[in-house]
This record gives sequence, structure tokens and C-alpha cells, in this order.
Amino acid sequence: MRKSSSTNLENELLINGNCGMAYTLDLIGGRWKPSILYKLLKGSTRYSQLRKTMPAVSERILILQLRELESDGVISRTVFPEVPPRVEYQLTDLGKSLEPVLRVLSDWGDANRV
Amino acid sequence: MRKSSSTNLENELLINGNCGMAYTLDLIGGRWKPSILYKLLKGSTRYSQLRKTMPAVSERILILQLRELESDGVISRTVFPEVPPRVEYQLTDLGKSLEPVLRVLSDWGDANRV
DNA sequence: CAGTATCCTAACCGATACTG
DNA sequence: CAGTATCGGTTAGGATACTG
Repeated sequence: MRKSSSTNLENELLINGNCGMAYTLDLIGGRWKPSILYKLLKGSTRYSQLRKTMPAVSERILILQLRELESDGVISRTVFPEVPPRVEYQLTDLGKSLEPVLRVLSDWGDANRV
Repeated sequence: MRKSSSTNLENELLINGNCGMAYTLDLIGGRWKPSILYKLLKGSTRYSQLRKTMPAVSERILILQLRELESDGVISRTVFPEVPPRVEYQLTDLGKSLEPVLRVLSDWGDANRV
């Protein structure tokens, strides 16, 4: 859905009838982004914890999706200067504002899937 | 986001944490599906009319997205036995039930895009 | 622990010519 | 009018080995 970088969102819109729906979908529509966001709704989470609960995704992809969410301002990344290193991901305010959106998507899916 | 055919939705879910969100996103998350659904919210629409309002999408892709929405039960296709042929697309009941979902997505996008 | 680097596949999307 | 057919490009996603 996404073209390449997250700076293409505007472009995306223009060719898509200038519809805000496309913007939202482009933000949360990645292959693993729903799962990530869903987990982060429950609070700040370590990288290793995300990995553990999503064994099907490869490391590269998980990082990639996290980076995209981060550069789109939906989540933020906190590095704790410890040994061994600790990194936690959490929703930004923008990310938190997505909660009703995510919930509607989740509810509709739960209600209508076979 | 989608694997290949629309019959893979269940599979999709299993690897995605069994989250209904992924199901919904897979249904409406195609490149042009938001635009299509948005237009169909206003009522039954001819193929040629869809084409006209979405000049950026190629015929093959438009048809493909329509077929996917159709096989997922979100829209239906009515052929009128006339010359020249007329085909109209409209939301099914399932499709109509998506309206609140689409609206939330649209509203959030309009409110938060730059 | 939390990532990169490298290489690879397949899905998705597109232009254009043609047809019932 | 409403599509197919054919071919081809781009990019999202993935497996695996390695590193600060």
C-alpha cells in the first residue's frame, strides 16, 4: 500500500481521491503493524517481548515496521543505557489517538470473520 | 497485505495474532479499495463512472480490486442485459455494515494528516 | 539484547493492446 | 461499455548469518 518512504503519504492521497481513509490505512496497514499497535495499546513494551509474542515475523521485518511506525509519529522508541541494552516501544499521543480506530477495526473483524 | 486469493483470510489471521483488525484491514486495505468503497457508500455506481472518477488506476487493477471486494462479499455486481452493456456495483449488507469503520478511518485521516 | 547486512521471492501494481 | 490478455516493473516481505 505504501510506496516507499513515509514521506509519500501526501502523494498517496492525491491519487486516491484525497480521501483521509487512504492516509489512515497507509499508516496502520503494514503486514504486522496491526499486531504491533494492538500490543502497544496495553502499554510500553520491550523489543524482545514483541519478538516473543510475534514469532512468525522475521527480525528485519519487525524492525522495519517499527521504524516506519516511528517515523510516521505513531510510536516512539526509548533506549535505556544499560548492559545488556534495553529498548522499549510505546505509543505517542498520535498513536494513542488511534485507539478508537483500532478498536472499530478489531470489533468489526471479530464480528464478521468466519 | 493480502497473500494471493481472498480465501487466505483465515491463514492471515493465525499468523497475525488472531486479531480481527488484520481481517478488516485485509478486506479494505487494497490500493484502491478505500476509494471504491467510499464512492459506493453514495449508492450503486456504474463501472464507467468509477473509472471516470478514478483516472489514476488502470483498468486491470480496478477490475481486480472490484473482483476481490466482490469475492469477499463486500460489494455485488449487477449486469443489465442491454446494448451497450451496463454493469453496476453496489455494497452488500456486509459492505454497508462497514460504513462506520470507513467513516472512522476517514475522519481520523482527515483530522491528522498534514 | 537489539538490532544490521545480504540475498531472495512473490505479491502487487501498472501500461497498453485487444474483445464480447 | 465493460471488461481480458500479456508483459513487465517495483516493492513489500522473508530467511539467515552476523554485530555493537
